[in-house]
Amino acid sequence: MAEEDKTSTGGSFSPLQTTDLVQQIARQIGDAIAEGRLKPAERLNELRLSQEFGTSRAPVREAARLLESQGLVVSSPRRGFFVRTLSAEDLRDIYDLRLGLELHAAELALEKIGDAEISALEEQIQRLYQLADEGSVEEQIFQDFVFHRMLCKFSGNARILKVYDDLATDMRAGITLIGKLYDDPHRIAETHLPILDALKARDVAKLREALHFHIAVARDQVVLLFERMNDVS
Amino acid sequence: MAEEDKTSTGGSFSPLQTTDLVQQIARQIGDAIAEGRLKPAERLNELRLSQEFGTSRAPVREAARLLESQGLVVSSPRRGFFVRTLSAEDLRDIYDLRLGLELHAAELALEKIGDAEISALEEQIQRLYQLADEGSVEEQIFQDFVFHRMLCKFSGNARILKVYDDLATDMRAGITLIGKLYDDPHRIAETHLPILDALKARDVAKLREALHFHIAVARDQVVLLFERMNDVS
DNA sequence: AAACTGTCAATTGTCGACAATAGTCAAAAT
DNA sequence: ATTTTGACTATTGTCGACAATTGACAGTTT
Repeated sequence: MAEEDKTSTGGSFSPLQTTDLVQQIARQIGDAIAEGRLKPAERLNELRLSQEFGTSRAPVREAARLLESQGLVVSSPRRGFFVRTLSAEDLRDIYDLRLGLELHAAELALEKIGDAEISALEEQIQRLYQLADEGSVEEQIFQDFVFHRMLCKFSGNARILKVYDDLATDMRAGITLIGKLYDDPHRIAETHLPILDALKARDVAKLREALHFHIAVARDQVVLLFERMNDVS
Repeated sequence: MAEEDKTSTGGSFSPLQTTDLVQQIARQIGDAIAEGRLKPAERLNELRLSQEFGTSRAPVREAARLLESQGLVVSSPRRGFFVRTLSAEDLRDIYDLRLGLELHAAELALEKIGDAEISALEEQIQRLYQLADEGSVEEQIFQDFVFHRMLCKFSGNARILKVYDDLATDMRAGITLIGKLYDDPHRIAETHLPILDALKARDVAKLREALHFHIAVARDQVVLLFERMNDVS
């Protein structure tokens, strides 16, 4: 997507990164939300944040606006910015959208991927197994996201990838909220195999079925755990 | 989606709307982009805009940030904000995403809509016919968007609706760019009927097929016209 | 005691200012 | 003639300041 006008004339130097304060701040706040360091409904105190970042309030506010239309924070006039709250319904919506998105992405990908891409996916599944062996649950969750992101990327549709990335942040936040309660890591790795098989076989129906199962299970589990968590508290 | 904490205590007064400068500015700029009043790659001159709005630059910049993560404008450090350019590829991506989104939305909707919703859709198609008779092409395009938005809304998934709205802005911008070259208005109205029929019959396969056809045709037409336009200029 | 009212500190929304940078245009050099 | 250099201007990125508003708390009334 839009590789922009690199003013580079083909020389051997790489452009030094422009600091871009706002983007940096937005990423940090976004990560903090995804990782649960900023909790739902928590208010973003502009002054405090700006002091932590060592800047003035202006870039912090702009970063907050960025996150706002991404849905990560909501603004209430004269009251400020708040970390958006996640309800079980929200999570269901998020996973349902992801389901539709990935079904479509995979279908598109099926038509254009070659051996290289399939190998990459296979490697990624290997990684999931490896992490299951090592017991690195956190890292496995992250690499799971990477797998599905690859699928979206292989659709060749930049817009789909962008929506996936937005969703991923929310899913991460949801999982973080729930805590590390999760399925058996080996089973998680395994459930990716049917997807790969269907891709290899170029079988659309099987692919849809495998993905549908995979994501619906994740959805139901996350929603269930989330509801249970809320009932307790 | 988070109806927020209305401080209203159930009295008979409705809360007066807080001006919310930033949102207002963002909407105006967004509309200007969708309507082609701000052309692709055009620079957003902050000073000029702030003067037009009668404000300072701060709220304009925040509005631009809002639009940025929505993808409507891009920011280049130290160079400012620019209206994003649309390539034929971008448009194809947009319509392909819309296709996947709406297929899924419709499938979800199928499970939960009742007679009231179906009637509403039927009415909307009536409106399309009426506008075709009147020759109101512009308005028909808009009401076409409304029809598909209803479909997304009936999915009951707020997140899907949000993505659709984002896409709609881009599609509008694309159509505006192309100009009013378009299909026969009556045919456009007609192609909505199979969708309605499938919904009435609660037939998922037919529904998918009808939608797929409908949207794919729109996609191919828009992309074709867009490419043709670019070749000429 | 409960509800209401007035006061006050904390925080936001917005502004104008200023340094740093990018683009422009003409003059100089090759 | 094309390219390079060097000022100059327009514009951005960021800051600190200030008025307006909110939420909290205490005092007052019923």
